[in-house]
Amino acid sequence: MDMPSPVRVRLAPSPTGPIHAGTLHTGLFNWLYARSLGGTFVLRLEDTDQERSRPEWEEVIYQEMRWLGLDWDEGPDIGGNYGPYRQMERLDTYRDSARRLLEAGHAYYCYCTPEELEAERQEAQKKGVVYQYSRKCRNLTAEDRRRREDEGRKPVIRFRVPDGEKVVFDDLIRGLIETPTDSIGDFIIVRSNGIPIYNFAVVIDDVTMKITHVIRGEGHISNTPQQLLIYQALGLEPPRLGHIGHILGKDRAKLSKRNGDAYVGDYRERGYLPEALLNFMALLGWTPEDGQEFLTKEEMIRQFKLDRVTRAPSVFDPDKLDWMNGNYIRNLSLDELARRSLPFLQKQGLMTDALQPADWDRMVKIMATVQERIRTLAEVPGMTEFFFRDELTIDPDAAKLLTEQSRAWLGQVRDRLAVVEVFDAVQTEAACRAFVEENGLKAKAVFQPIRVAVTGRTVSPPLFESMALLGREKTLRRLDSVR
RNA sequence: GGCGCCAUGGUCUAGAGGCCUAGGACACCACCCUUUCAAGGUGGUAACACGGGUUCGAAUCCCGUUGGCGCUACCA
Repeated sequence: MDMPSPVRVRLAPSPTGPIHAGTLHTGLFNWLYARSLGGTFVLRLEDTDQERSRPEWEEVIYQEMRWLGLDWDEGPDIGGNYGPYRQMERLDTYRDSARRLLEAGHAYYCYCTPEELEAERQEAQKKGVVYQYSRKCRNLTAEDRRRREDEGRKPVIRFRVPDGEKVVFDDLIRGLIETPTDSIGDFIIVRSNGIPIYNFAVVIDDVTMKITHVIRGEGHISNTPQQLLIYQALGLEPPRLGHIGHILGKDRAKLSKRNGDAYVGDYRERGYLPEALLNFMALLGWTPEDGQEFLTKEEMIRQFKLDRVTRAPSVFDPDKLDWMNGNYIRNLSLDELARRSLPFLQKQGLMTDALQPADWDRMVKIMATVQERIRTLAEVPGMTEFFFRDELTIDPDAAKLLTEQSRAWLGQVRDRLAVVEVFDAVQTEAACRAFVEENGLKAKAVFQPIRVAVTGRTVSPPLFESMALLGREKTLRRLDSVR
């Protein structure tokens, strides 16, 4: 038996909305890292933004994570030895650490109001100077403080940033990164309402949860010096830090609703398979040693190495996701494809919950006609609609093919189909081809009108398979109805 | 503006000084297959941002420039 790995990583989303593609990306990398090393994957909720955090988003986060198959070992819902796992339930812990910083002189109370701070900023702006907090409250006497308290002011707690130093850390995937402390102002660690600010809470959480490796988006690189300063002031050993590249939209800006789709739930609703989405996401900023493009989760885990993670941000290419999803769909068994398509058909009212075994059999056969033509499950209803509806609405453009001439042909084809012995793809095709040949026509000239009459469209699954599945009665009725 | 990160075709990337006439994949184009659309097959267009170094030799190392992005909040 191997010793359990001491590696502990975490994903710390904010329950302020549906889970974002970027969150999925860092979550996946953390998960892969933990799973590849037999470590622990912790889920923590950063809900200190009381304005935007909503409890209902929590459940959405769990659902999406489960849909993707990213399981966690500790979290708000399942507990663990280092809880609680919601920041708002950890206020006491932050308070203790804040007190220690205050007592050691690494932090101080600041009574400046948001308005006063805004005025400072305006002033700096006007002078064209770089703004940094004025440090006005850095050396307040007990008397000063009491006077402000009497005015009813509620203080924030600020970190006292040392002058003329350098904060250095060795990024797991970028190497040495150093920042002069002079470029950092005295930042707030606890709000006037007593709730900590992200940069402070994250340090306390990572330490108390014994997180060993922090893998997060590159946006956090510039937060790191502040966090390191806090570790230092508290005399704590920081975890190893690694920053992965962001995922960008087509316009090279951060992925959002404007430039592509942002939420995991959107992908599910648009018919992407979780395994395809995961595979695609894994290849954004990482390549396995052997360069393989299609990987199961197990293969990703086996091959995942932090030193093969790239530094540059990457643009999310929806076309490639579509291609990959199409590949995954083609590799599904027909039964599985039917099972996964069902919700999409139900949503369009094409199928009901109450499925008879016979319906299922037919459903599976229908799947066979579309499997290699779709890239997402959301395309299933549109492509198979004609199988399910009694009344067929013919696409206006397609209807143009129903000329007087082609209608005449359809009538004759209809009569031939009426007497076919077995109404299967082979015999219906033979009957139609016989008609074409005997009359010296082009197959396409006759088949397309038939397709329009039977499916309502110029583009459809294979014609004769479709007719066979539709059955003689319905097929003939459709041919009749366009005459 | 300050600080920081990044930089190979349109996109994801391989490449860790000579194996590079820069490889693969998506997309795109052409052809083949074909009753439509796909799928599949074959072929093709297309990149080391720029400028200096270092070196016998640089996509790979160093510096600068340019560009993109991030932080600079009582958001995370």
